[in-house]
Amino acid sequence: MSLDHILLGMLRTPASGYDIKRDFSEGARHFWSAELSQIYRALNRLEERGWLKSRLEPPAKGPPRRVYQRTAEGRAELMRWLEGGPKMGTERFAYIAQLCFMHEVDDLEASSDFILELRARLTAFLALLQQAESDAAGTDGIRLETLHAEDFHVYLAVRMGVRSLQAKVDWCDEALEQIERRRRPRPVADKEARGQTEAWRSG
Amino acid sequence: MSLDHILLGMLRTPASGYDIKRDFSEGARHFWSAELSQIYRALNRLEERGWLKSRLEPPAKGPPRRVYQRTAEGRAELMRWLEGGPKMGTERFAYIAQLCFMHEVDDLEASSDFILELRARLTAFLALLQQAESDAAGTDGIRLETLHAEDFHVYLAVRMGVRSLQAKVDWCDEALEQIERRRRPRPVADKEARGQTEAWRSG
DNA sequence: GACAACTATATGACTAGTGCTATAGTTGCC
DNA sequence: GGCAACTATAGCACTAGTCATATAGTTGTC
Repeated sequence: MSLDHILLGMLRTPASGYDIKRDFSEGARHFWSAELSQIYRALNRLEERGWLKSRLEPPAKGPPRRVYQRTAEGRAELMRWLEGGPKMGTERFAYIAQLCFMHEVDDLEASSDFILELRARLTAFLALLQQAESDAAGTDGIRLETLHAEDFHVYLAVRMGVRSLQAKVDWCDEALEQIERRRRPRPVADKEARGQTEAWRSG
Repeated sequence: MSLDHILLGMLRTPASGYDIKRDFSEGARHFWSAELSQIYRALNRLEERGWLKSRLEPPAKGPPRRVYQRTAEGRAELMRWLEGGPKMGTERFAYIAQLCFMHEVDDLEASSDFILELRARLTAFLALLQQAESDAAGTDGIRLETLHAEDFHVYLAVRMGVRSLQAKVDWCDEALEQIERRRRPRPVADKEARGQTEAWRSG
């Protein structure tokens, strides 16, 4: 299961379930997410299997925390996962399905409103990711060669998100333009226009 | 649920569960998929709710087919779904997570092999989608204005897939290049190189 | 006529993930 | 002191989706 292996990847250094949820809500948001209820169950399961170990941390502030960290066997399992090649499960995009059925509304304004709304949400997310991108690479002229291996790979991952989202925003602009072209009262056809021009010149 | 509404969208014209599965394996593959077991159960559920009606079709060839078609209430429900704005559930990309943890392999060749494999699979899928794109728009100079509303919206959806996939392939190339740059023995630093050049000129 | 491949529907067991709720300690504010 | 907001863990019911399997008619082929 992917979540299990992602937890193994994250728990090279100790963290609590709550910490992990925070990661999914922030840094890892563009490629994965999970609810607390799912995270805690996964942590228990992985500890039972011997892939994680945990200890209660003395709560300097707040309620007691159980922090988890992966074991040698956990690391070995992570390596097996990484060696298995890219895991490309079926991706589901409900909004593309919605777009396909928009023709039934029989009013192109519905489609363009839909795409405008989509664009707004994509753009908002893109802004967050671009911030993460500059955080990862340094704002002033990228010096990727100087990054540590871990930061470099995180940069690559964020960069993938940025490019993919940017492509979708660009698509929105293209689609809006094409919809406008369909909506506009058709400009005079080529042949007629040429004919008129000739008439005016000769008149 | 998205699958339910996608079925309502598809079943403007009658189709069997088997037909729908074929759609998910072909045309709709880039934004949704479902197994037969899930499809048949959804069809039963939707008929119970009154959003679909079905009839047994005389089997001209092969075993008896039950074909489904949406009712007026089904169409109304579809419209409600479309009016609710873009449904953007959490997207999960396990391979991006894998990439983040690749730094632990401590050998950049693992990362570049991983990305090469990813690129190959993305490219294969992109080729299929590009075929669908030309099928939808006509191979010879696109005349989107002349398409029927339905074909136009399908074209837009396919086009989104193409652009998004193309962006990911481009990212692969960029990432491979950046990995190469880290792997290469560092070229002489800027300042030294300039110094050498000046020395050569003045010599 | 045996057998494989395809079309077609359906069920049961399972995995993955969400939403809601309960519990409880801590911090800060009015 | 009360109350809201935050940190932290956990269980329950539910939805969504997969995998394996059963059943059965049709087509083509050796």
